[in-house]
Order: sequence, then structure tokens, then C-alpha cells
Amino acid sequence: MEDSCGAIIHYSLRRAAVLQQQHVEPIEEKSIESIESIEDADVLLESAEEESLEIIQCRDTESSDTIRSNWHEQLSVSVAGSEDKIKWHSLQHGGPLFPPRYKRLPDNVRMCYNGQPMKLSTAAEEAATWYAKLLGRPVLQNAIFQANFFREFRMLMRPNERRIIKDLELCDFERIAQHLQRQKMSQRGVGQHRKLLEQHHFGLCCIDGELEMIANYRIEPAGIFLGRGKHPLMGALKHRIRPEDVTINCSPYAVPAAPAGHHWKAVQHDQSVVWLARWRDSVTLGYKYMQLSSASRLQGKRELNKFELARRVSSYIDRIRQSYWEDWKSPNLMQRQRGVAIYLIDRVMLRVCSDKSELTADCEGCCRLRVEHLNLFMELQGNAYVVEFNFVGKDCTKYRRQVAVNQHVFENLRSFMQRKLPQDQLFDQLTVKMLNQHLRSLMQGLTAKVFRTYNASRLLQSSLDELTRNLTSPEELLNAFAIAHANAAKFCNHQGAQSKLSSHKRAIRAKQLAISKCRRSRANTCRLLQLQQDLDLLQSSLSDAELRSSVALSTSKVNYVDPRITVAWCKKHKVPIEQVFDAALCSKFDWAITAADASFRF
DNA sequence: TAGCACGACTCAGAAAGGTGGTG
DNA sequence: CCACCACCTTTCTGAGTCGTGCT
Repeated sequence: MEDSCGAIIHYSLRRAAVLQQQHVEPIEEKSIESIESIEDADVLLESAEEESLEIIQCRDTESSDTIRSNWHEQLSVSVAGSEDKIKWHSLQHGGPLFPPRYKRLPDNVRMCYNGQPMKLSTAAEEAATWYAKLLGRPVLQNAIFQANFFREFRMLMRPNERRIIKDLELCDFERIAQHLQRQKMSQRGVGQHRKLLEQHHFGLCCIDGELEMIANYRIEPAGIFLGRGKHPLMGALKHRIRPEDVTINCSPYAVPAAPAGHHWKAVQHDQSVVWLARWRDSVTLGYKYMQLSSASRLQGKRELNKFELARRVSSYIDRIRQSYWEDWKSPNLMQRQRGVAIYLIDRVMLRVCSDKSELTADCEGCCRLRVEHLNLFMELQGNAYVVEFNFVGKDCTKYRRQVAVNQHVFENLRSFMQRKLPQDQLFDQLTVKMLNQHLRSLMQGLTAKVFRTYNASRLLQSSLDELTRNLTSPEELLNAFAIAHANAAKFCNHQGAQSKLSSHKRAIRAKQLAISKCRRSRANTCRLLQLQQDLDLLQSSLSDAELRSSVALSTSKVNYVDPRITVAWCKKHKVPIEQVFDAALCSKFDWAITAADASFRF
């Protein structure tokens, strides 16, 4: 309790300091904001193309084409920790794009309080529009959200408004929500052109003579902090970020101009970092960064390094496993805990979970597991030594899994749980730092997170080998590929909220209905036969669909499995890469598509 | 020198936006 | 031809990981 109070006081003081630094004068609108029609956008787009070329002019004389086409062939892979301290030699960009200034609502659109329309101050009205956008979302029912939002909403009101508005329940945002919806519909079409224009202005940078895309050139708009799960700060207001809050990182000769009438918080030329701009989030108080796109050369190099590091684990894995087997039998409690923890990270794919501040949602990982998160079964459904994990993991996703473990692990876990309360730490002698230090002593650059990359990639490769060994037809191959990926995603516990299964089951029900209708109306038998065939096909693919629906496939594809495995598989089976990677993945993994041939093995 | 806070990065699911099929 | 819907892709930004530097 004391700790929690301390954290809250510390947070309040820091937040006050950050907010005090934030400037309040309105930012000048850029010319982009004045676009009302598609024609306007086209005209501006043409001039922007010229301007954008100007922004990215580079002093680097080296031919960028040669660098781009074969950097991955020339690259000698560096192990983690020994990466170059100098990340770039020349860096030029146009600075971030600020969201448009808030435009007041028309006079006939008002928040109603207790049935009476209220004309709010500009700041309070803007906060009301943020809330109105969330109408219908379950998060609005959350008491923490309501309390945080209403407290900060009232702080934006004028004293006379504050005297009247005392209860969020009596605030009616419906008219504002309807107005915003109408506004959105009327602006369809213009948005696309504006986006293209903005991308030309702000979305590109020039790094070491290479034109690259920027991943997030937009400053996050002000709004309501939502967080994940039961975040204690949900509902707090994210303040507007202004040029005076933003630090720019670039070459000394290429400082982008701040918007008219404004200046940057600071400009630095730090070659040891890859961010282009940063600012502090007014709720979490952490830095937010403007960074290069994942398709960029620099990010590609980092990706390659990541996968090469994971690939090296193959040569060390026997030694690593031998080491933690020995730890299980150690008389030293810390070593036993360390051995079991690494086993769980390696074999159950748990994240390590670093220490967290009190002001985050209550989520766990290996080093933060509590006694209450585990159930031990000597025997369960014919399996010996089963551990049931039940906790809330990263992003507040549920982790619920029963795993048959090694007998030594089981007995160690039982001893760690003895004489402890449910809320006590399972690994009370262990810290993340100790664990990673030990891993580094076994293999240079090895940390806990590498196991996820290693295991997911190994699993994909073996699943692909096994499932596609005797297949030749494109449909069968692609289906098997999807299942292999789903296996890897399931292993990583990547969850998707939108269930494709429900639509699959709906399709089956629809066919069943159509068949019975067809039978009743005695329609032609050809139609009936066709429907029956469709139904059989749907039903036979249900179990595959069940697997694929329960997981989010993209996360493991994007982050964990070595793309060269997929590329090699495609080349071996003559499957076009576009059928398994979408456009974004193709450009992100450009290096893998060029580098890997059919014989590549992870 | 240990422990902690923090900076810089990777990883993550949800929401928004786009597309193509169907009635 | 259009409205609607389902599915897929992109964008957004919150949440972890881990090294570094300060006290």
C-alpha cells in the first residue's frame, strides 16, 4: 500500500512538471489544413512533390542504389551488444506533422447537462468530443475511466461550468456524437488525397544517402488515454503536443523548420540513436518516438541481426538446456529457481516480464508469477506432472494453458510454492537481471526474449517440413502453410479478438438452411447436390478454421518467425511469395526475399 | 557497487480504413 | 448501380524488454 502511494505521489509530481512545461498557445495551421476538395488536394500534391524532393536532398555522395540492392549480402552480422555505436552519418527529415487545430462545434451542437444544452469552454468542449467518439464502447462503463475522465474534464471547465456540472451521469454527449458521425461521412474521399499529400511532405527522410519511409510521422493527437485491461490511468486526458514539446534528431546542416511562429524544444545530432523526433506523453510520461519504417534498410539490418542471433541458439541449445537441468538439482535455491524459470521461458514460451511501475495494469510474466497463477496436478487426463498456468500476460491477454512438465521442474515448483500465500512471488530469489546475466554467460548476446524468436522459427520450419512434405497442389500447400503458421502463433499465445470461426460457423448454418429450404421446395437436384458439396467442404475445414480463428496470425509472422524460412519454402514449392506475404511484409522482408534460396534452413 | 529509474527500442492487439463480392 | 457486409490491410499507440547511467 505504501509503495503504491509512493508511486502515485511520484507520478503526480512528474506529471505536474511535464504539464507545466507544455505550451498552450495555438499552433498555426499548415496549408494542408485548408484543403476542402479533391481538386485542391491535387494542385497541392503537385507542388508538394517538388518540395519533398527538396527536403530529402542529401550530401552523401555514395551511390545509394548500390547500398540498397546488396547490403544484406555484404553484411557481416554483428552479435547483439556489439552493434555499431554510430547508427547514421547523415540524417535529414521534415519534422513531424502536427494534428489540426481544434475547430469549435456549431452553435446547435451542444453537450446537454441534465437535459439543458451547455456552451462549454473550448478546451472542455474538445474533451467532450473525445468522449463522444467513444460512445457505445464498454470502456465508458468502467469506474476508473469515469473517475479519471470526469476529474480532468472538470479541470478544463470554467469555474461557472464547474459549479453546474457535477455528475458525469447527467452529461449527454449524444448530439456531439451524431454531429461527428455526419462530419466523418461528409469528408469521405478528401482524406485519401490529404494523406498522400502529407506523406510526401512528412513521410520520407534521407538517411546516409538513402530515401526511406518514416513509420509514424504524425504527432499523436490529443485525446483520452485508454490503456489496456484495468489500467489505473484510463480516462486521463492526453494533452496536445506542440513543437515546443518536440526534440528533433538530425544532421546539423538539415534542421527542419518548426511550424510558423513556433520553435522546437531542442535539436540534437545524436548519431548513436535512430529516432528522428521525440516528445513526452502527458499521461504515461514516457517518451514517444518518430522512427523509421520497418521497410527501411536500417530496420532490415536489425531484423537480420535479430534472426541471426536466434539462429545461433541452435548451436548452443544443448549446452543451455544441460545448464538448466543441472540448476534444477542445485542446493542453491536461486539457481533452482533460475533453472526452472529458463525452462518455462524455453519450453512454455513465457515472457520474462521486467519490473513494472505501480501505475500500469496488473499483468504478469515468468519472473512476476505468483503462487495463485499455478495449479499443480500429479496426473491429469492421463498425463503426469501437469502444471496449469492461469494469469494475465502482456497487453492483458489471458494466458491459460495446461502443460506436462519434467518431474524435476514439477517438484521444484511444488517446493517454491510451499509455505507461501497465494499472492506471494513464485520466484522470490530471482530477478530479470540475474536471469539475463546467466544467459549471456552461456551465449554472447542471449537474453530471455531470444527464446521466443528461436522457438517460433524452429516450430514453423518443422511444421512446414512435416505438413507439406507430400503436397503439390497450390490450395493444399497454402492451407498447410496457414496451419503451420497458426501452430507457431498458438505457441506464442498470440490472440485475435475477431473470431473468424463465428463467420465459418455462420456459413455452415446458412448452407444447412439453404439445403432444407431446397428440399422443402423440391428444387432441382443439381442445386441440392452443389449445396451439399459446399457444406461438406465447409465442415471438413472446420477444425483448421478452429485453429486459425483462435490465434492472431500476423504477430508471429511480423515479429517472430524468420522470414527466410517462408521465402525458402515458397521457392522450394514454387509458391509466389505474394500469396503468403502481403505488400507490407514483402517490403519489410525485402532483404529475406533477396537473400534466402530454397535451401535455407533456420 | 548494487539497485533503481529511465531511454530506446521491439512487440502487441484494437480500431480504422480499404476492397471486393453479393443481392 | 448502389448499399451493405465481411474480410483483409494499415495505422495507431500502448506494453514489454533490456542496457545504461546515475545515486
